[in-house]
Amino acid sequence: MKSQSTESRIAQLCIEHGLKMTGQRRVIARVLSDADDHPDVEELYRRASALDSRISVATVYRTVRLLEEKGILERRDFGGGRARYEATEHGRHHYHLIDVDNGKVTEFEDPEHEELMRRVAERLGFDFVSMRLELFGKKRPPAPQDSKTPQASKRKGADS
Amino acid sequence: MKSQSTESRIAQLCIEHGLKMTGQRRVIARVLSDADDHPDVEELYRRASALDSRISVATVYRTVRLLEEKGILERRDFGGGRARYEATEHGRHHYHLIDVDNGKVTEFEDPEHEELMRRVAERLGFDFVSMRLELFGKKRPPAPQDSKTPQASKRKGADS
DNA sequence: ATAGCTGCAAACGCTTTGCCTCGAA
DNA sequence: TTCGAGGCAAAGCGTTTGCAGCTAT
Repeated sequence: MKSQSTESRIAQLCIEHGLKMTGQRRVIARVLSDADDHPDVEELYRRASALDSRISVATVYRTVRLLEEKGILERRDFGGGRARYEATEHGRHHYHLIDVDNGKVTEFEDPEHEELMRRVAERLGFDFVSMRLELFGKKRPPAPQDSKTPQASKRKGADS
Repeated sequence: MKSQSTESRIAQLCIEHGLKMTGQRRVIARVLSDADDHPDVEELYRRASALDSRISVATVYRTVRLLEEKGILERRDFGGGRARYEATEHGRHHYHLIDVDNGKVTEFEDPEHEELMRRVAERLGFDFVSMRLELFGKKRPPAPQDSKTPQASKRKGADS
């Protein structure tokens, strides 16, 4: 039975993975748990510093790296040179559509996709290991009137 | 009528784009024209230097950047920190499957794919601009029998 | 007590750039 | 002649790391 502690979701995972919970780590874990976008290290550092000023970028770098190795975090590369991070969502594979005008990220699912790629790899004589897919687009101005129901499954969109 | 000069294919394009054809540029253009893989700058520099030692890396960097802006070259990112380049093939869109064991790249086409992604973007309220897709796989040992018969339909595979 | 963390600053790997010379057009 | 191009070395940028001092456990 999991004790309903005061730890953030990711802090919990850190504990389960036997990581030492220092003050800095706890703060970074909280920031990550609260994030519903895809922050880069600089942004994580900014948010963490706001909660506790005694944190250095080096620690943020070391932490995201460690959490990625533990499978708690996933590193993304949307171009632009900086790595972006998001909490691992087991099972729920999703992809990203980046707005070329403002960098905002919209997630989307496409269950058939991986299966399709798996078959392509197969055909070429390879065992599928993983894939990377990013869509880049420009937001289309909403159609004239108000016709469509706003059902665009945009879960996360607060990226810079 | 295009004069059948001694210039390499890419050198031709440079001329058509009004670029000054210096010795260095001509050499780099030739290296790029002859390449049937996806070399990074270091590799291009190595190959170019072998043909003409008075070339600096800075020039290679400046040249690939310029050619990319002109649409003559396309930059790829297969992970690993370094940009890879290949000549633009108008019309023939293709994707890449990277062998996680040795980095070798196999190209493949998938005409339906872009259309599929175009529809996804559409559905999310975006106009499709571009996409990035990379497959990572491990070479599957050929069926039983014979130990190793290298017959995979790999057009380009000399990547490191 | 001690393995694991952290801060700081230096180092790193890839890429860009300032400056001044050179050469294609 | 002139403006683009090249060489060299320094700088830039995101990220990693060595070292020495802390701190959860």
